[in-house]
Amino acid sequence: MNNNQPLPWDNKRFWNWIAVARACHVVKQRLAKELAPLDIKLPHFDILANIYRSEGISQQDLAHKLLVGRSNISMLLPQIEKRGLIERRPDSDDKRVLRLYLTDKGREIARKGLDIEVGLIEMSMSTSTPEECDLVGDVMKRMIANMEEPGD
Amino acid sequence: MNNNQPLPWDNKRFWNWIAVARACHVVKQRLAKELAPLDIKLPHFDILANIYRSEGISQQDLAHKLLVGRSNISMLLPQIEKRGLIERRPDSDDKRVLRLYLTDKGREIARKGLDIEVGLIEMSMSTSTPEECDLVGDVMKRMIANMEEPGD
DNA sequence: CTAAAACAGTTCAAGCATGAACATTATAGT
DNA sequence: ACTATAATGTTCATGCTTGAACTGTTTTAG
Repeated sequence: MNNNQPLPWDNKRFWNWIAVARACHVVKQRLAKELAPLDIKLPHFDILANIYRSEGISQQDLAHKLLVGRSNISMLLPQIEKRGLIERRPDSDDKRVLRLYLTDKGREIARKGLDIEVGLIEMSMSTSTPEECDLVGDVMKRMIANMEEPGD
Repeated sequence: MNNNQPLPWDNKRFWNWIAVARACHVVKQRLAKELAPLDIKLPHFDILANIYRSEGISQQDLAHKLLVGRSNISMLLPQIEKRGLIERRPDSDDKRVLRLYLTDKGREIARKGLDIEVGLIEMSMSTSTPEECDLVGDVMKRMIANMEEPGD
């Protein structure tokens, strides 16, 4: 054990990353609270929002977009379906795949939730210039690219 | 329902934020994988890393730093304690509080895990300049500040 | 044309996270 | 000193997330 290695506490990139993780956490917690009046939880809302943007998406693709496992989607969808917010219709060409559609009720909740989410983001980023925000986005996209597993 | 409101898909800040959330998710998943050889899960490691930096911290303060509930800490600590990675010693002044300390074994795992984490962060941020990374950190800190609840 | 491989979705058991209700100890106000 | 309030940590029920094992369908190879 080498105890003379540089400590993370002296590393600026480390702290900048911690700030990112904390911001992420805080925004999610706050968004969850603000969605409460719509009687929708964050995981359910994330699904609705993605179907709203990509109506007819398959469960597989939805899981990929949300960066979660297929099983996760498979467990959550029946709940949302029972609430009458989405419909699952089998693909006509490929009997394996189910395609996802919003009901009117689901679309309304997705719409209202997205307005809340966008409002929150705009508010939290209001003290940064558009150029700064764009730079943040660029750095994040580069990070994601650098994070691809060698074997992927 | 007004369907003519601006869509989030046209909002640059929205997409920049999505990039932040995705980066966060990806880095966490990758870190979890790289910690596997140390036989430690991410939640346990986060706890060890924080005690490493703040030996003698109370459970309450630890929960606050990690942005989680006290009950969460209360459920995880006994597992880590049983593995012999930490010790809980009652405060001498205040019989309510338990103070947390690493064992040698716990310190070694924390140290190795932190090296892995820092390596990962440096790698992922290697394609951005230090100035860019600092700006990201600044924007995130501003976001966190803007996110404080009015009633907090 | 058939066997093997790949793919979409499901189920299950295990672990993590949360908030509410609780026990114990400290602190304040009278 | 004595009661009320607040703080620290625990327990419990609930819900989310994951990975592995499974079913059924499609594609590929021989």
